[in-house]
Amino acid sequence: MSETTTDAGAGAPENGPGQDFIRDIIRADIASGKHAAPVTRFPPEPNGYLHIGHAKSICLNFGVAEEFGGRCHLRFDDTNPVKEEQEFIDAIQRDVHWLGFDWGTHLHYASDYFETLYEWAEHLIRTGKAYVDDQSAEHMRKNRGTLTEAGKPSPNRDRSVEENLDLFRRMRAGEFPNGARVLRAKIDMASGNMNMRDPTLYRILHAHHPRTGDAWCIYPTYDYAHGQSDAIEGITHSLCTLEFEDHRPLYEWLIDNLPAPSKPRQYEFARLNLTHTVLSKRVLTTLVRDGHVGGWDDPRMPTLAGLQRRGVPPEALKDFIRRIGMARANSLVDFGMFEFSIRDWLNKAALRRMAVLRPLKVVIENWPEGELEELEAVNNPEDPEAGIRTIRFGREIWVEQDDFMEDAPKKFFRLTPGQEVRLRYAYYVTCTGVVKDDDGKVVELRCTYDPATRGGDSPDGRKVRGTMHWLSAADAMPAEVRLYDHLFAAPVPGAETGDIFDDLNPGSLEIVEALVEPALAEGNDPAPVQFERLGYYCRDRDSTPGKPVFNRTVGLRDSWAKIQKKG
RNA sequence: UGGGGCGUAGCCAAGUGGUAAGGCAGCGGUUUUUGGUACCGCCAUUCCCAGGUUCGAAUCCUGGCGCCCCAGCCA
Repeated sequence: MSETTTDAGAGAPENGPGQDFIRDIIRADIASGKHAAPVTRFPPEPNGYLHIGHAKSICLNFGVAEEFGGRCHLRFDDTNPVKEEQEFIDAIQRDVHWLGFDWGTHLHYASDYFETLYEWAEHLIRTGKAYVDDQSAEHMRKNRGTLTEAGKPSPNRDRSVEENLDLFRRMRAGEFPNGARVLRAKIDMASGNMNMRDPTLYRILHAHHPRTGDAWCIYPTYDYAHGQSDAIEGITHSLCTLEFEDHRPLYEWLIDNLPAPSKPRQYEFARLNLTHTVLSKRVLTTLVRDGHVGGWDDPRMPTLAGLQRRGVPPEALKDFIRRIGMARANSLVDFGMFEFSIRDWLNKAALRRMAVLRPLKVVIENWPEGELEELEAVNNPEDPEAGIRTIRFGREIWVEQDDFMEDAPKKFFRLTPGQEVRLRYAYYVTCTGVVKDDDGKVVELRCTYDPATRGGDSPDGRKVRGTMHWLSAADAMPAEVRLYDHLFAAPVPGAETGDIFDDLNPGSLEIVEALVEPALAEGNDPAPVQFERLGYYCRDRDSTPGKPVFNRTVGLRDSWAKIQKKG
């Protein structure tokens, strides 16, 4: 299925002639001969699942490598064993593949470089550029100064090379408890850039690492490990988000003061923010940990695993990323843009099927009892190759409750007493009567059909305004349909209680007992389908034989809702 | 006068001295056996503000204003 290559919206790039500033930089670097081709990397920390925000980085890094004939590495930034797990390492690889990208032989881990990193740290000590600090974390914080005041040098700042080396080796040997000492770079305690005030390079962490096990009890920090890993791998363009901008001087200082085999450059872009969607790993982790959702791949989660289960095609996500562009300005993208990309792709790709969410029985009074007729229905009007299927029509059928109104307004084109409508692919029918229960609730409709309109066309050329979906009662199969609103972590407008869960709208999850075409009750094909006039749905893995479960991926644009609003 | 970054339509976003691309949303229309899709049209005399340079400024200069990031032994 991943061989479907009719990229939605493929062709002209969505934004800009140059597309974006990063591609401009790479183009210039190639033109000047600085690099033959870009080497990039996607460097997640394996402490959670990937979400839509990561998709932006993935598409940028892998996309740019593809476009300019370079390569992109997948590198796990596994420098903090207390937060990292093998489950996340596996999930991240699955999700990047799901998006359609491949790192080939370049699967790397920062932990692969622990030994080199350690040797380079000793090099820094020997050249007088790093020292072991015994101050407590609190003491270090106090001495770091503030945003407007310079920091004070640590009392340990001028230790001898010999003493530093000895202490650092004993740190590695496990002689000290967590937090007892750190290795710091000796840069500038008065720098306006807080990252340059003697940043920590190594900390003591007696923790089990998912890959190196108990081999180490000191671990490099992000700042120390990241740039060096880039240099070791020959990364040319190290692309990250804006909040790391202040780290760039440190990134460069380290590479300049170490025997690094190459000199990568860091460039920053704005991270993705989406309306109605929280992309904070802290919040998402809490949602999972405390059981507010079924797991990282709960269909309400903005994770790639959740989107996948929700039926979002990877191509739609990539199309969305392409459309929003890449810039340095902070932005908040309207969720509607994402929905557009999903619909745009699904409209071309998804097969059409009939389903009725809230069934209302209709009896065709002039149709012979017990007789069924076969009719042809197209599988996808956007794609003739998708072919046709056979459906059956009979005396008793189901229609959508919303498609009937006893006292209908002028612009209501669906079923109402006396108004002729088309049952798609079947016949024109006219409502002749209504059956109600004791409470006055409509429980059944009586209609007559016009035998001359078989297939849905009238020989005399008369038109109907409404075309409805339906299911023959003889064939309809039960199904559970889950109607999700937005993603789970939707901030409540204006709320700010301090408790993240009070400030989050859990989103609506409505479960309805629906009816679907018989073919949908069989098999386990997760490919999204369009329930005619109802939106896009995909089969969930919770389905059991004979009782499919569907998640709503996204609804259709609904102009009837607009008409109603206007009155 | 701490450092760094960013301000182009309701939302994204091109444009880097030659007279404001494109997309989403919205509005109007055509087609339509999905109130879907597709298609057509409309939608910034102006680019945060104020001065200045220039024949010409969103682009250059000066001064303001606004927003974001940084004081983890997280990444």
